[in-house]
Amino acid sequence: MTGTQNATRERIISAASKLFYSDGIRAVSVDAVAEKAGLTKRTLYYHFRSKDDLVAAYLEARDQPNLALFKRWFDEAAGELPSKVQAIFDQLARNAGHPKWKGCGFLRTSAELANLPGHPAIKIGAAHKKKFEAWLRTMFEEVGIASAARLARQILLLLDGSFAVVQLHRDPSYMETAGEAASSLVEMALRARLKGTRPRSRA
Amino acid sequence: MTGTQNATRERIISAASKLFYSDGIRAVSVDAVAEKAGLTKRTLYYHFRSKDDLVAAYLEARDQPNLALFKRWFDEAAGELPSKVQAIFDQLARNAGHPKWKGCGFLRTSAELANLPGHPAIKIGAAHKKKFEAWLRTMFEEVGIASAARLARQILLLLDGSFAVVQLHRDPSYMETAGEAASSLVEMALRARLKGTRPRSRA
DNA sequence: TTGTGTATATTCACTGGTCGGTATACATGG
DNA sequence: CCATGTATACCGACCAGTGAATATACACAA
Repeated sequence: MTGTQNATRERIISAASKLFYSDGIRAVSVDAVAEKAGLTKRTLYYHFRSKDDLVAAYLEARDQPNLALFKRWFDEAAGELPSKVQAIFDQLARNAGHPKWKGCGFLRTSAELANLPGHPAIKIGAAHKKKFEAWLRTMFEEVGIASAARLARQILLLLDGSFAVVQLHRDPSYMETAGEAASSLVEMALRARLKGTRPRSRA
Repeated sequence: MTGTQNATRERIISAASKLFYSDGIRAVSVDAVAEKAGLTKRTLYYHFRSKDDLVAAYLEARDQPNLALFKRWFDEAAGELPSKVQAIFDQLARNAGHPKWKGCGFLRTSAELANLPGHPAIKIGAAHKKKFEAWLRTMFEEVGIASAARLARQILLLLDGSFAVVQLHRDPSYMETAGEAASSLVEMALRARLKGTRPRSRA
């Protein structure tokens, strides 16, 4: 076992990831990926059955690291729940300022391949967003928010909306606006919980 | 002056619109558009300088009708402001159920062409969203909401978020969730206005 | 009325180049 | 010798865009 197989595979995925994220799927040829990875197209086709497989691998490789990053931003943020949610948006706004930032790779891929509903990459993207939504829901359930599922969806909608809008306008300030909205919605849900569990008149 | 020029141009744009919206920009060849329009590619290139020009014309043709549709849904909806805003999302959810629905053409185009920041089609898409946001802001200003600009942005974020998420999951119920969130945010802004302009319990 | 010039509008056939994918051969380590 | 991995060279299909010719319609002069 030489062990080069996985290393080569990772090198190809790394090259594909940069190119696909930067330029889109159909705008990047397999030749370009192979060249960036420093090998021949034929070698690439030894490690991947097709370009579609390569695209799927590109998103698959981004799934867990992306989720981990969001969780880290949430965990390391100070303050109460609304602030911790807002922190995700604020951190994202910082990233969005970099010139190489091009929005959400999962959303952009699914938008580009919208005419291929069964494409494996789209399934991976959908699963990724579902995982994020589920994680949010558990965060809200942990503090006793009754409408945790609905609130998680609303935060997801604001997040993906800011991906799209910031990518279109190249203006990260939309991300902060989304964070404020998210914070407000979380706060409202918390107040509803307090009224429900500890019925007391507000002063 | 035969007047056929505009008619042919419109026919080309109509064919391009269907194909670009359904399948994406780079997945549709100029030959395919010409065939769908019932003429030769060379004729198409007589009316449009390049494929990029054709893409721009495709979005340009969708700009005003799209805005008018949103305004109509808003105007014709019953109830107070929150309900009228939510009506946009509800109507959109109905459309999103149709099999040919593929999200927002402006956002999908800008996502696909994200590596060409100066592309005319992207500018048209950005301007379209800005017009919608500006219209929302005036609607909120008319009723005296102080944070009209911020609220308009938040609604826009929810709307574009639901475009992206519903297109990914093929589940229009996200659109209704976004509508509820939008309605809540509008209602909060209205309450803030009432407290500010008509101090009920305070002097 | 008829002939001619001109701008508009359309077609066929083509170019240089790129695409995703492959046939085949060669290397190298176990 | 065989499985793994890499390279050269190639395929047919398709791509955006073009050259050259042609059809059509109208303006205007003879």
